[in-house]
Parts: sequence; C-alpha cells; structure tokens
Amino acid sequence: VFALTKPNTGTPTITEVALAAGVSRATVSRTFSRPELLTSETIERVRAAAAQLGYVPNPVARALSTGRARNIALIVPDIANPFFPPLIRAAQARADEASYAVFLGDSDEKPEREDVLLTKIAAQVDGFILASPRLDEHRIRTHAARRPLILINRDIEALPRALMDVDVGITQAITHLAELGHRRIAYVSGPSASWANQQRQKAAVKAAKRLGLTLMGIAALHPTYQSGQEAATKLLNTDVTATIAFDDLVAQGVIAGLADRGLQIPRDMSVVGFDDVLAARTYPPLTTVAAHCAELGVRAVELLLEILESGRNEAPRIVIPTELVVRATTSEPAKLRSSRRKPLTAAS
Amino acid sequence: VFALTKPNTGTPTITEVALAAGVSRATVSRTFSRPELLTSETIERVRAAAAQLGYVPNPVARALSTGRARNIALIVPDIANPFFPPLIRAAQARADEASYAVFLGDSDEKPEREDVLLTKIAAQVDGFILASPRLDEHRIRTHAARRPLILINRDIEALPRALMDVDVGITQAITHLAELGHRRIAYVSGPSASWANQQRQKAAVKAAKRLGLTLMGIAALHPTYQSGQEAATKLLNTDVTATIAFDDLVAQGVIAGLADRGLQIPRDMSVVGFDDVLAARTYPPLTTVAAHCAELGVRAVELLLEILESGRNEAPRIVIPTELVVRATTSEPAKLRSSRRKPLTAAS
DNA sequence: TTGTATGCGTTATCAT
DNA sequence: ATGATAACGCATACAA
Repeated sequence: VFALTKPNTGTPTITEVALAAGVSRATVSRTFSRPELLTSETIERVRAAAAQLGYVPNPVARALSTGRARNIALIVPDIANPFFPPLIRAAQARADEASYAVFLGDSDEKPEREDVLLTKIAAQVDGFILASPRLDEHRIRTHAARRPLILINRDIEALPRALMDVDVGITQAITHLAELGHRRIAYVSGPSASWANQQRQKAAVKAAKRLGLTLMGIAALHPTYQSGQEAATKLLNTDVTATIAFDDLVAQGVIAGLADRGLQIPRDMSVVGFDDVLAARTYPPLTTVAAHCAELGVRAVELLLEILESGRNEAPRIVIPTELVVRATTSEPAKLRSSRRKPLTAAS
Repeated sequence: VFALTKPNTGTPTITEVALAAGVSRATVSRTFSRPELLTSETIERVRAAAAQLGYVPNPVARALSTGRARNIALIVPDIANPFFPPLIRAAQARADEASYAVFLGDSDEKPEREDVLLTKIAAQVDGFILASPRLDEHRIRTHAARRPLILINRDIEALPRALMDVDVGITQAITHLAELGHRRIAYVSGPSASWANQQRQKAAVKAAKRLGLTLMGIAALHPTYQSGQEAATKLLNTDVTATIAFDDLVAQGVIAGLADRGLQIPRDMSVVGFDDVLAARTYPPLTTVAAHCAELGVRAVELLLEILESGRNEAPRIVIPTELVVRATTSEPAKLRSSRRKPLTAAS
C-alpha cells in the first residue's frame, strides 16, 4: 500500500501547508477563505508557508465543496462577427475584475449548439450570459431555471436582460436621411430569426411611416459581408436613394457591392450601418447607429454578479440607448439616376 | 441529522440514479465513464433512469477525482484585434469537438496580466494555449512546467508551438512590388515587443536586400487602425511608392490616412497588409499576406489534445505557410509624385 | 460483470 | 481562535 495511484502533479495541497505551518488543515483553509476568523499572527505564518511551497487554493475542490465555481459562461452566435469581440472583451475584463473566469462558447448561429453548450458547461459555472441567442424561449427558460441566466439582445419576460434601445438610433437615422431629402429607403435585413433584426426592421418601418417615406425591405439572410454584396445587386433594381443595413458588416458589403458596379458612395447611394463596430475603419467612414456593445457586455456581467452575490432573484431589464453617428456615407440624393433603374432598356 | 446543510440545487447525482436503476453508484459511474465494462443491458437500464431524472455527470466532481478537467485555457492579447476572433472561433470549435470547454482570457497586451490569468485558471484546465504572448520566456517556461502549454506565434525552444512561415509571404509581397516597378518601400511596423513583428520586419529587410530595393522602417507602436493613420502622415514625408504594413488593421489605417490627404490607392501608393482577416472587406479590397489564423488555432488545439491524450511530452514545431493574396491595393507606381515630397515648397 | 470502500482538495459543522 | 471530521460527486483499486 505504498504505490501512489494518483501521482499528485506536484501541486502542494492544504495538507502540506498545514504540516509546514504547524497548524490544522482547517486553519489553512480559513487563511484563504475566511481570514477574519484568524489571528493576524497565524495568518502570517500560514501565508508564509504557502508562499514558500507555492500553494494556491484549488478552485475545483473549492467548487465541489461550496457549489460555487466562480466561473461564468458567455455564449455568442459567432465570435467572428465584429459585434461580439468588443462585447466579449469588455465582459471578460469585468468578470476578471470580480475574479470570475469566463468560458466562451460559439454556437455557430445554431440554436441546438447553444443548447448543448449550455448543458455541457452548466455544472462548471455559476451563471450564463447569452448574447443574441437563437434558441427558443422555452429552452432558454429551462436553462434559466438551473442557473442565473442573463440575456443580451433578447427580450424575454421575467429574465434579466441587457438590451439596446434600437428605436432611438433608427429614428435618428431615418430622420437624418429624410432631412437630406431622401424619400425612398431600403432596409437590408439580417437573419429573420434574430430578435435584433426584428426590432430594427420594426423601428425602421415605424419611423418611415411617421415621416411619410417609402421603406422597402431587402433580405440578406446572414449578417455577413457577403450577403451585403448580394443585396447590392437587388438594390440596383430598385429606385431607393438610401439604404439602412442590419449591421455594419452588411453595410460594408452593400458599399463594396455597389462600388463594384461603379456607384459612388454617398453620391449615388447613402448607406447607414448599425453597431458602430467597424464604422470608423471603413473608407469612406460609415455613418452608423452606435450600439455600445462593450457596455452591453459589462452591464450583463454586472447583472449576473449582482444576482450571484446577493442571491436575490430579480429580472431587471436594462436598456442602453443607441444613437446615430454621422460620418461620410450619407449625403443628399443625386437627382438623375434613371439610368440605373432599367439598365437594359435605357440608352443613357 | 435531517437538515441538509448544502441544499443540492436539484441536480440529480449518481446516488439517485443508482437508486432508481437498482444498481450501485459505481455502476452508474461506469455507465458514463467506462461503459465497455458493463453489460449493454445494465447500461440501458442506467441510461434510462438517468434520462428520466435528467442526470448529467458533474464535471467538477469528475475533475477533482481524475485530476483532468477537460477544460483548456486560451489566452490572447486582445480579443478585439481582428486577427484573433477567427483563431478563437476555430480553436473553440475544435476543442468542443473533442468535448473540451475553453476558458478565454484577454491580457490586454500586458505581460503581467497573462501571468495572473495563467496562474488563476491553471487548476481548472488541463492545458494552455498562449496566442502571441507578450510574457517573457522565463515565466512562460514556468507555466509550461505545470501544465502542457502550446504557443501560437512565438518560437520558444522545446515548447510545442504553431507558427507561420512569415518569410514566404513577405518575400512574395516584396517580389510582387518589385515586379510592379517599385524601388522604395516602407515597412510600417507593429509593437516592437511582438515576436510576429520582429519576424516580419526581418523577412522584409532580407527580401528587400536580395532584390536590391530600399526598405525604410516606420514605427506604428500599437497594431491599431489609429496607428496606421498616424503612420500615413510619416509616409507622406518619404519618397516610397509602396507600403507593407504590420497587419491588415494598420494597413487599413494607412489607407484611410492617405485617402484623407487626397491620395488614391493604389494609384498614389501601393499598400500590402498582413493576416488576411479583413482584407476582403475593405474597399478597394486589400492585397495582403494570408496568415491562415483559423488553422493556427485548430493546429494549436490539436497539438494540445495530442499531448493530453497521449501523455507524451513532445514539442513539435508546426509551421504554417503564408502566401500573398493579390487584390486591388497594389499597382505600378505613378511616375510624377514630386509634389508630395515637399508639399510646402513645391508649387504644383 | 458488478459491488465496496477509499480518495481527490476543499469548505463547513461541530467541538474544544 | 483553532482542531477534528463529515460532506461535495465522482472514479477507481480491490474484492466478490
């Protein structure tokens, strides 16, 4: 009975520190979890021994014992979508500040992937943050019943959530276009399953109606640059003079698609994006609605921390305003553009 | 002795499944960890009971018992830098495929942050992946001594690493420019502490020398769009006709900065990026060196999995080639550009 | 093939 | 203020 079956990786445990410090294991534990119960003298001694051995409390054992892992899960539909990196970054920073580590999951836009990620990680985390989830409400509620769950960009009753006030920004954008003289505007939509898309479309329709403008919808099934480019083709067959895109990525695609066909932005078409995540990086700089995604991430984490620390079971609904940022892709509509309307028949 | 001190969150444990299935706890355990030891019949029965109760093995307890958490840590200097999202995404997908969950850490480009993230997460993961670490070699080796550690974009002897072959791509880029007729080229550098930057600069110098071109270095301290724009100002005071930027982001900044001052790309200046992460999204589409960052992420994960599964202690050095992708930001140099050289004195 | 018993590293409940 | 000891949920050596 001398053979070690589980070769301890060399990491010192509480036992060895206790031995070295000449105290019980309980005392060592208290030194790191509830030092207020100890004499500063013993704390000192234990700390010294721990430092000497390079001891660090094992979070796994701690988690098993307390039922709290000090981990949170952040699930996003697509890390590579430029909307999310700033959000993830800010969320991670805020969590780290509260000494929580974060699991990152990418659902690849698939509801069922969200589902499995959530169930697989569940036991290792104290709570979830779901950004722009595609999962159906019922399943989300099921997960929320197990652990505290915060929603970003999705509005489900009685669940804590951080949303953006899409209306303000979209209204500003359409008003801006109307003031420039545009009368016919296109909305290039994102994924129809996306709550964000529905909100934006609804807001655009409402604002256009109020201002007496014509708004036509054009579908870009995925929120990608590619889809935007394809949408550009469809735009050419319309007589709109301005376009509002689902997000910056789509807007960029639209601009490129239009440019490829020889149109100049904003002379031949005004384009407005949404999110303001890469707006400042395009040329010409994109007029867009700023969504403050970093703040969204931070607030979501804070919502979760609040619930975890307090133990209370609330469901705040935080709404972060959006606002139009006018840059260089919007201007007055050009007067003569009939040649574009029916490129095959019009001679000039 | 009836009061539960730790109110089990309602999550069923192995014990309850054992009870329901009429077997011992060990059998339930085996059903999920080593089913090959069991009769398909009993497996069936246990599975049914488990499904019935909604039982899922608790990874925390499992980790404490086995010493393996099936978690890995991925540390990057800046999630928001467009180089990393595709890498993170691909790495996460590959890890998930092998049923590993991933912790994401953002060091905010600070070496000391890497250090603390690493030590804090260490006990919860089976291994680390460090992407473009800024941490000094000694510290990295210390962490590598505790757990398997894979490097991305950093070449440290005797440590497993996934690198890109910068030379190929840079040489292709400079050759491409030389063939177009450029004789004086600028390299707009990235962070000097960055191994990647050193590699690229070295490769550029070498290639330029071989082709008899003049290469001048221009500093852009941070790898950001902003820095690129600032570098544009410096470029105007030189007589170079082409620029190779540290990465796509800097390239984009350079292009914007140049465009702001009325220059047209590529007519007035050829620009080459590096990474190919947003190249296809710019307008005009950026000529750049493709770095295959997604593959870098996948290979790093596979390197780690290989070590974890096999237990072997190797240090492969994987090198992924880069290659030039010619798009629309490079062309022959314009002949007359003297007006730019001394903008204050030249009348025309 | 399956059951019994012990350990993983910590926290928490009692004592002292 | 500190020490002994029983959980936490699972895996595994050993026994049957």
